[in-house]
Amino acid sequence: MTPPPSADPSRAELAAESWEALFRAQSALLRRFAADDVWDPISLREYDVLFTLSRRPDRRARLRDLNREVLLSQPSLSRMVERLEAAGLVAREPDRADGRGTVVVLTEAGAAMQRTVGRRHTTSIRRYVGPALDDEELRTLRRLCDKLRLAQESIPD
Amino acid sequence: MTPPPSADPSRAELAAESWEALFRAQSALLRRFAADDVWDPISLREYDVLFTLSRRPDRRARLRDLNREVLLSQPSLSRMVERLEAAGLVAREPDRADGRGTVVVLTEAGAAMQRTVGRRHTTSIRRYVGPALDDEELRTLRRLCDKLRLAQESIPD
DNA sequence: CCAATGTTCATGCAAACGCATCGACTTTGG
DNA sequence: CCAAAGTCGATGCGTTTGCATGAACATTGG
Repeated sequence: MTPPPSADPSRAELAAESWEALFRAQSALLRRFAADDVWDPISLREYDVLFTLSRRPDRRARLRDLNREVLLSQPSLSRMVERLEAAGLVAREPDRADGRGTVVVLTEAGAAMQRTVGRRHTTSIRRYVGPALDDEELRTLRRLCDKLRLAQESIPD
Repeated sequence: MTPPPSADPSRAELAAESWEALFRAQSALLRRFAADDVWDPISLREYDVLFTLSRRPDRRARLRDLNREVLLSQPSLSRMVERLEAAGLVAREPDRADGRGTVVVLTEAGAAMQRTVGRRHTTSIRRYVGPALDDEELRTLRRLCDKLRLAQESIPD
């Protein structure tokens, strides 16, 4: 009479539906942001890299560590950093603690770019996310998404 | 003494933090799915197209309507459908009601592919989403994400 | 101590992407 | 009714991406 808890099909469906809702909400918002030209003159992925660096102590990170946070293959990130360096937004230096490593540092111009695009980004978020959910719902959404993401660290490969 | 409600900076921050949490949770999970080779032999975006078609009546949709649901530029979707047709997963036909339109139809092979990949996808979701949140949290997450997405329809450009 | 293994980043290359644009068709307004 | 404007999908083209691989360095185990 009681269904087995770990193989409960309705629970699998529930998880799938929740993921699908998350995925579609994200797509819908990214489309909105793109329509607002939020990212110009850089791309979303480039902004993600600049943003990630801006939150690091000393605004710097190993390429490998950056790659753990950004959804991009290692070669793609390597070339993107190359382009960002050519644009003067980041600098690369060898890692003195590990001869294999490359440290990526946000330049002042890169930090300024992150702030400029970040402000536009925030304006769009206020516009498209703000009216959709009240404060309590926003806090709940943030809490559940953080919980979902952080739980990944304790789930084996 | 009372801050203006529409320009409340803490609310803008809250919305930004919620969006960031959503974005990062999605990235973390997509990375997990990729590591499991969930999508093979098609890509996530291709699966998204097959999945979207599979949920439509008659498993068919105008290219333009597909493009509204998938996060992809119109030319990219056009070429992807071209490739999917070459692979035998979809078929294209002219729209008899509108001479400009192209209707994309999921073939039997395409539906089978969607089911096969969908099952792997569901397995991964159960593995990575299931343990992270309980039933109540899953329902709440789904509700908030749906609300966020659906609210976009009533927010002007 | 050093040979074997693992890790980190860069590069060659083909595939896929977005932007700009075009031709074909539809809709609108006088 | 037709000219003007709008919509839909395809294609040329430069850019970006991922996969496979290589070179340099670090770590491990005997």
